[in-house]
Amino acid sequence: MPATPRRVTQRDIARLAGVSQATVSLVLNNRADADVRIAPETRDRVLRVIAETGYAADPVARRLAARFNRIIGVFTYEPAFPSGSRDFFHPFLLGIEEYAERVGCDLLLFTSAPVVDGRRRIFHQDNRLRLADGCILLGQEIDGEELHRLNRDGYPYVAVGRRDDAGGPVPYVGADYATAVRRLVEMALDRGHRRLTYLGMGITAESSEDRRRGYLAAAAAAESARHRSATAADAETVLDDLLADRSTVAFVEDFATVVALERAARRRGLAVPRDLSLLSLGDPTVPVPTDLAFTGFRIPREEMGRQAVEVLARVIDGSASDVPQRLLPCELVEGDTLGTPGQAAGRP
Amino acid sequence: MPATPRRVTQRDIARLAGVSQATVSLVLNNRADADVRIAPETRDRVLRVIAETGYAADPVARRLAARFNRIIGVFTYEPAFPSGSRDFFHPFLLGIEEYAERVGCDLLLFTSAPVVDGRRRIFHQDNRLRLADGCILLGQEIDGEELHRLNRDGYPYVAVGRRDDAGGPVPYVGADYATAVRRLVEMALDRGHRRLTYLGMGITAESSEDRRRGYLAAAAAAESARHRSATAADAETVLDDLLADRSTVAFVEDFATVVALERAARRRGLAVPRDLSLLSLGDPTVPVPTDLAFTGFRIPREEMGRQAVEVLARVIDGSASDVPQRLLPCELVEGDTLGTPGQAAGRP
DNA sequence: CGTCACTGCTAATACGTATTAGCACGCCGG
DNA sequence: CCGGCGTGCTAATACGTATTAGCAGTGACG
Repeated sequence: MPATPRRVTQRDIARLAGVSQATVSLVLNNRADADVRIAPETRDRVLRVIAETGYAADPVARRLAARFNRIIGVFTYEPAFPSGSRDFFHPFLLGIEEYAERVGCDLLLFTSAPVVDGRRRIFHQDNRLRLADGCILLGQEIDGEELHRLNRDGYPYVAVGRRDDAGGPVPYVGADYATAVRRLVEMALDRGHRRLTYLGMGITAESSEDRRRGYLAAAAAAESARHRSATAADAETVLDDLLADRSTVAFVEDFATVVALERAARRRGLAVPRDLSLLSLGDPTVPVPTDLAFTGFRIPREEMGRQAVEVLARVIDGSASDVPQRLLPCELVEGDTLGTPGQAAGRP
Repeated sequence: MPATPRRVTQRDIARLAGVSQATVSLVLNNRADADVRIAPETRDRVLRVIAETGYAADPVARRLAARFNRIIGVFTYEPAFPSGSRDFFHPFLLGIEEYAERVGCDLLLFTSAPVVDGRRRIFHQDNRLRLADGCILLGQEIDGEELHRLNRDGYPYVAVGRRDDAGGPVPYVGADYATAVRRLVEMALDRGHRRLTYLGMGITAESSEDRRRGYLAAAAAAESARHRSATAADAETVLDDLLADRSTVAFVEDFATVVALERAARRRGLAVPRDLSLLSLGDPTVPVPTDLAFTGFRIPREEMGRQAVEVLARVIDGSASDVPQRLLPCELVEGDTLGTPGQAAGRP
């Protein structure tokens, strides 16, 4: 492999066309301001040479001079393409890619970020954030200190998912979990449920907090509204607990857990929703085989991705008046797992 | 949003540490050659200032000066994150990301490339290829002219999947379809099959050509070895055709088609592999529901992605002696759809 | 005391583009 | 013939980093 032949530059074009490098740049950028004029024949000559040589501007040099790149960074706190085939990031990326394509931006995945304590770090030696004009942050839990630093540095970014303040408000495009969960609770109350249990994932992410907040706000009207954490592996003991408490409906944050619960119930001869209603608080992020349509809501992941790019573009070009924060509504899914309490009593 | 405060540069560090910008650069790059020496105390002073200010080198400027970016471009001829979870690219991207992370490179997805005639184009005005040190090309069919141009420009790239010459040999990491198909044909012949049919996808991609070549090479020993194209929608007429020809085994390129064929056979009271053997020439690229384990082979997509990055890295740093071309073996899958011909005759 | 080698640093320049101040020229009006 | 103005372009510079030639200072050695 021979040393890369030096690429064609504006200087080369200039020499061939008998003009200055500046003129080439002016022609390329179609400048026609009052104080910049190029004779049509000169312009044509330059354009002809450009076409002949197949010249293409070096985006790196362009960025250094112009301060903009048309590159949008994407930082994921976990690998962007996990091996589990159905993955958490995919719908977001889909939306991000779609909108990036629309606005003519390339996407830079920060795969070079080193992993410390099982999590990628944005900031490290030889930090490369500035390669992009701005950055989209993806991940369930985002490090507060890193957000602080981003804010301090004035680096343009948008988080996907609502974030608490971190040395100032954090720009985000999130999903309105609180409202969605509140609606589900109200639906359950409407159907006559009085003893509720919320089964969280036991993590401290804002997304979890918002769901819980929505639950607590609406569940005040219930006779009993408990709250505990649960995983799929716990299914058996959790089910014991639900029965002991005479809860008639459970709001389950994690999809795998709700599937495991239903299966555990079936094994004991209990039917969903006849004997127990199960609501899912978000669609699956890992592939869990089930043929049951769970009642719950859908997270507008794709749309979140799209809007994140849109918002970021405005942060970058400075047209965002203040810190943009958007919450998108979650669509309720009418499944088959919400019934009325005491349905079982009717037919013993 | 206030105007971005000017970022900290080496000049700032230099001023604060009372040295020159060059010294800062030398310290940063840990230069300790014979002809470059920095006193330990000076080095420490500079490093201290760097730590205090949180300075991070501008990767754009670095690239302009150093000619390398540690950015690997990824060009996909279709959107990288397709919506019908039909994700052809995913396993490749997974391998690419994994290896990129390992070698400390970021990944640039060329989403800005415009779509003309339903296909993205690498070359267009304001072509941004040079942002990356090199590029990985993904897509079943890759435009020959664009490969020509890449070769001519001396741009470092690697195609995923074997490619025919295009104004010179094309660097690639592909799958050895020819050998895999040949093995399957030999297996079928061993089991006593004598009348074979190959069902292709009717596209001109190299991957298709290689499968067909492997088939033709090994099928010479058969009594009848036909070749035609078929899609899932054709299943019924294709089945008629197979029966009329008394073919006992079909080699099916497209996974959806093989699934449709089996279903069509079942509808007619025929069993696979008792009455007809069906071999799949590659794992699914679209999710097709089936509970049958097809005999065939698996394409090492993830490994292809990994090795593509590895090879590209060597092309970029010039350590690839000649044009690298690798074919990875496909793992044979022992499924339940290859039987012996005339199995049915035994029990009418 | 001149020469030489060695140390530790800096000045200068390159990378390729974008921008801006301003030059040279021709033309017109007075 | 001079001032003024519009036209069409160029020279110079900035962007932030990497590299290299070479300078000043010091000590050793003949």
